[in-house]
Amino acid sequence: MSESDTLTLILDAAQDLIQRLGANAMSYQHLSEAVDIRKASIHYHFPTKQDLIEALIDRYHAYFIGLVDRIIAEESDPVRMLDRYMGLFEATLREGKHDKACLCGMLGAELASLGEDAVRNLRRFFKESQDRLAAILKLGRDAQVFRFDGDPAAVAGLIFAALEGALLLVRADGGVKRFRILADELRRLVAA
Amino acid sequence: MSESDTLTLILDAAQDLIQRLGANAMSYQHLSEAVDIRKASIHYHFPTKQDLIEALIDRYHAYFIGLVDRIIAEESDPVRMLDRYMGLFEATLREGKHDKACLCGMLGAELASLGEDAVRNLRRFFKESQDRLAAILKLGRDAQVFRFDGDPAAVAGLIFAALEGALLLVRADGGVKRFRILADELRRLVAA
DNA sequence: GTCTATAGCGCGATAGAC
DNA sequence: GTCTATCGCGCTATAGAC
Repeated sequence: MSESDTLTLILDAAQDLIQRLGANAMSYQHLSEAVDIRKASIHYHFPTKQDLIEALIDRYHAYFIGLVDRIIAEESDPVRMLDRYMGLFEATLREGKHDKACLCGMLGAELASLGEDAVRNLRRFFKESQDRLAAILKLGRDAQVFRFDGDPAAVAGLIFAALEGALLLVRADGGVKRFRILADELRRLVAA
Repeated sequence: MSESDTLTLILDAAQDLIQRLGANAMSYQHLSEAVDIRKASIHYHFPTKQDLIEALIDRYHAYFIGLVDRIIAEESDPVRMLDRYMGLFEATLREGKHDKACLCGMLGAELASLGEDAVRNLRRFFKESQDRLAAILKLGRDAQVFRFDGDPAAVAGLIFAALEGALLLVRADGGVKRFRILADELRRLVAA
């Protein structure tokens, strides 16, 4: 944890910039200032910007899905699972000095600027994140701690879109306080 | 309607580009090709890019809120109002050849790149859109065609975030078909 | 109101020394 | 693995002719 090799520092700086500003507003120049290294040196680690973005998506995917899987493994109560799942989004928003959106939510908005490999991996992130959420919802309904009609995947799609949308929108107004109100509504949505 | 003066053509082209690619990927060069005019001529109408973006937000705000107000005025059934409100988002997604996000949702993602005037007007758009939605929800609950607990504004915030998030996400996977599934879940969420 | 021409900068990327 | 130096391009924006 907290590796400080150059490659990791570049990834960290790039992720921070994209989550705040978007991929199209993130440049090698910004990175070189954040990491205190020359622009050309960044190209040694990531020949093209697409390479960098793809590496970022892969790392974020592994990190996020890993956290979700740990939540599912650690908790027995689906209500707690959902709380902690939503907590991951709130933690993203709060981490660092400025409000941050989800890396993949931001890249999803800028989808048309990405290469096809990046888009494919982005889709994978969205699918697996929603599949995990659907599994949690199904567990909870089977255990009768959640109540909702229809397909767990459809409800998961709604909750996921609301969480991603909220991260992008509350940065304009209301911040984390507003996010929490929204999360409360989501809890109510599936409450038994 | 359908004015074809240069200024309107520029606004139309800029809005299309931003809804598909984002503001940071939209350039005067792209606009000049879309409108078939020289780059410099665009600066006559909109001296800076910030001016153009502010004008776009103002126009979109007036257009969208105008449509919502018409829906509220024309319909007597809140269920129909909500259907048509969500229909505005679906229409945005479908209009033109490629899937489009909400102009303001996209700009919300790129918030940090915008000037403070643009941010203020963006906030106004979000607030008024959600206030109208909250009013529809309250009407429906009073008329007992909707059922939900708590503050209509909180539920409106959830629905609005889900709709904006959905527009951004379904472009990666599922498109309008997936949007409709999500809209169905939202209907169910408040159904009496 | 639109044009040509251009300034001035930041961008992604590469070559080659160390 | 990091550096200096540089290329070539696209960007926003301006000056001035028509």
